[in-house]
Amino acid sequence: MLTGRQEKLLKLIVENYIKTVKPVSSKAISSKLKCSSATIRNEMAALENFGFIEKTHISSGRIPSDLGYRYYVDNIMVPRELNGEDMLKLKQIFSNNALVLSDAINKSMEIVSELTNYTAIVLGSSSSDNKIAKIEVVPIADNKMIAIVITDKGHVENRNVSIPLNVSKAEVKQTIDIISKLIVGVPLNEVASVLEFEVKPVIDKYVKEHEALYNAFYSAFSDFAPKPNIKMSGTTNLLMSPEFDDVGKIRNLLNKFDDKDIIRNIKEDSDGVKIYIGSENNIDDDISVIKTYFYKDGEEGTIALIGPKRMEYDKAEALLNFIKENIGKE
Amino acid sequence: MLTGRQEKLLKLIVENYIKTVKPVSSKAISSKLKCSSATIRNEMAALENFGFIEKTHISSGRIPSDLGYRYYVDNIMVPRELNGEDMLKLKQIFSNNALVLSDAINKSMEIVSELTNYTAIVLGSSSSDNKIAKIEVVPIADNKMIAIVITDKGHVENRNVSIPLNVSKAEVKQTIDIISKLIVGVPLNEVASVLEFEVKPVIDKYVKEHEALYNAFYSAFSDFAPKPNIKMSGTTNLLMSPEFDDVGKIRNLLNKFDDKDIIRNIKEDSDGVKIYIGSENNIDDDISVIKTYFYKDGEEGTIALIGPKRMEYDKAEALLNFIKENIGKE
DNA sequence: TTTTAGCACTTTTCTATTGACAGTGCTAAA
DNA sequence: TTTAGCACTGTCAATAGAAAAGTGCTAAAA
Repeated sequence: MLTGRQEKLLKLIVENYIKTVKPVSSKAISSKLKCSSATIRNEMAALENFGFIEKTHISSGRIPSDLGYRYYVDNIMVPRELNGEDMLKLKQIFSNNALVLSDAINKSMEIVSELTNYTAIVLGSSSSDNKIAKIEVVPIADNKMIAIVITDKGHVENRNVSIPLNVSKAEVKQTIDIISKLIVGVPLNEVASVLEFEVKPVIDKYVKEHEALYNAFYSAFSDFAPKPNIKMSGTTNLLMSPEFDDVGKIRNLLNKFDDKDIIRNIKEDSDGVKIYIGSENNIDDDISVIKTYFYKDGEEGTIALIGPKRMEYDKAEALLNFIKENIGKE
Repeated sequence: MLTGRQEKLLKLIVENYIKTVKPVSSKAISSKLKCSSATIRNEMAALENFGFIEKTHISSGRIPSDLGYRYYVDNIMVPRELNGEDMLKLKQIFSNNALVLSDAINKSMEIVSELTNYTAIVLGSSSSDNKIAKIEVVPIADNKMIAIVITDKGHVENRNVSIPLNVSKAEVKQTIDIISKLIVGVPLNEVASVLEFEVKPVIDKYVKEHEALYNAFYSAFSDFAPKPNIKMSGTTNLLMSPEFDDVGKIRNLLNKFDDKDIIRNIKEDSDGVKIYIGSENNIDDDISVIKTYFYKDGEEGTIALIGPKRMEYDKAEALLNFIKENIGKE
C-alpha cells in the first residue's frame, strides 16, 4: 500500500517526533531523504490522505496520527535489543531466591519505570486456583488471636480474630480444629461458602458457644476471595512529558490514575505483548499502553507500561518481553 | 500585641482567603467590621507592618503570610467539633475487629483524605520492640518452603526459602528447630546478628550441609529490621487546589511526593497534633503539614495531612485528634 | 512522469498598546 | 480616631501588528 519512500518518510516523521515532540516539517526531512522539501510535501500530502499523519493547524508541520503510530508499530519498527546493563539489573531481581514472585515482579517493573520514564503498573491477583494448605492460629492476647492462612502456591494472608471473653480455650481449639479439617484444600474463592454450608453445621453441633465463635472466624475468613491488587510506580514520570504542559491535562490524567476502576481495566488477557495507541486504549487519547498477561504458579496478572503516544515502543516492548520471559523461567 | 480589632480583622482575612482563594480587599471586609474601608486599610497597613499579611502586588488586596496563619492557628482559631456523620464513619473502622490496627489506620486516613480533600500520609514502621513469637515453615515444593514469622504484637511476615537439592528433609527440620529455639524472643532488628553469632555456630556444629542451609535461611531472615512503610492517599487531591494552577508547581510537588526521603521526613516525634505552615515544613513553601505521632501495641508511626496553606486547620486538627484518640482506645 | 523552485497564503507567537477595573495610600476634613 | 475623596498603580482582557514557520499550488525543469 505504501511505497518504499512513503514508508521511509513515515518512519522519519514518527522517530523525529518521538525525539523532538515538535511537528516535523518537510524541510527537516529533506536532508535525510535526498530530495527537495517540495517532494516531501507531496508525499506528506499522500500520507495525510491515508490518515497516517496530521497537522496541528493548517500550516504546521506533521505529527503522526494514531493510525500512523499503529502502522509504525506493526510494519516499520524493528524489535530493540535490550541494553546489557539493564538486562543484568532485571535478571538479578529474578534470581534472588528470597523474593516472592510477586515482589520480584513489582520490583522489576519499578526499575522498568525508571529506565523508561513511563508509568509501570502491576495488576496482580492471587489466582482463584490457590487452595488453602494450612491454617495456623497464634494467640497474642487473652481475647485476640492471629489467624494465618497459607495456600498451596505459597501465598500467605493473615487476619485478626477477636474471641469473645466468655468462651474457653478448649472451645476455641475445638473450633479451630473443625475449621482446619474442613477447609484445607478449598480454593480461596470458595472459603466463604464452605464456612457457611459445611463448617457452620458442624460447629453448631459440637461447640457450645458456637454462635460467637463461628462469627468471629467467619468475619476473619470470609473475604479471602482473590482481590486484585494494584501496584503503580513512576506515576509522575508520565506527567513530566512535555506534551503534558497543561494543568487541565495533568489533572485529568491524575484523576484517571486515581480511579481504581480505570486502572483495573488495564487487565490484559492476551499472552503476547500488546500495544494500545491513543484512542485504542480506553484510558486517555494522549497516551499509549503496552502490556501483557502473565501466569506462573497460581500467580497471575498483567504488567503494563503507560507512556505518551510518542513512547519508544521498541524499547518498551523489549523490556516487557524480557520480564515476561523471566517470570516464566523462575 | 494586636488590638482586638486587628485580631478580628486578621481572622476575617484568613477565613475569607481560605474560602475564596482571592486576595481580600478592604471593601470586602468593611461591611463585616462596621467601619469604613479607609479604616480597614489603616489597620491592614498595621497588620502588614507586623508581618501578618502580604500583598501580591502594590495595589492588590491582602493575603495571610505564614506568620499570619501561624498567629491565626495559635491565637484565633477555635477547635472545631467533628461532624457526627464523619465521626461515625471513622469509628466504625476502628471498631471492626477483623482489621489489623495498621489497616484500620490506613483506611481511616483514606477517609480523612476524602473528607478534607487533602493528602493523607501514614508513615508506619513495625516498631523494633516487636519480638519474634513463632516461626512456621511450610513446604510448597520439593526445594521450596515458605517461612512465616509471627511477632508477639501480631505482625506477620513471610519469606521464600529455597533449599539446595542435595540436603535431606531431616537436616532441614534440624535446622529449623535450631533456628526456632534460638530466635524466639529476639527483637526483629536483632535477628540478623543473632543468626550470625548465635545460630550459625550451632548449625555449623550439628548440621551436615550447614553452609548451604544456613545461607538459605539467612538470606530469608536477614532483612527483618523494621522498615518504614509509607501509605499515601488522595495524592492528587492537593494538586486540584486552585492555587496549584501552574504546571511547574504541580510537577514540583509531584516530584516531592515521589521522593521517599522527603516523605519519610514527615515523621513526627511529638505526641500532640502539630501544624507546620509553609516555610515551617521542609517540603514546600506552598503547603502546610499537620501531623501527629502514634504508638499502640508496638505499632508506631506518624499520621499526617498535607494541604494548601489555606487549609481548614480547625477541621484537619479535629480529624487527626479523633483518629489519634481512636488508635489509643482500641 | 517526477521533481523542484518560487511564491502566495495561513497560523502561531511575540510584543506593544489600550481601556476598564480593582484596590491601595495619602491628605484633609469630620 | 474615623472617613470621604482622589491620585496612583498593577492586573486583565482585547486588539493590532510584525516576524517566523510552514504549507499548497503552479509552472518550469529533469
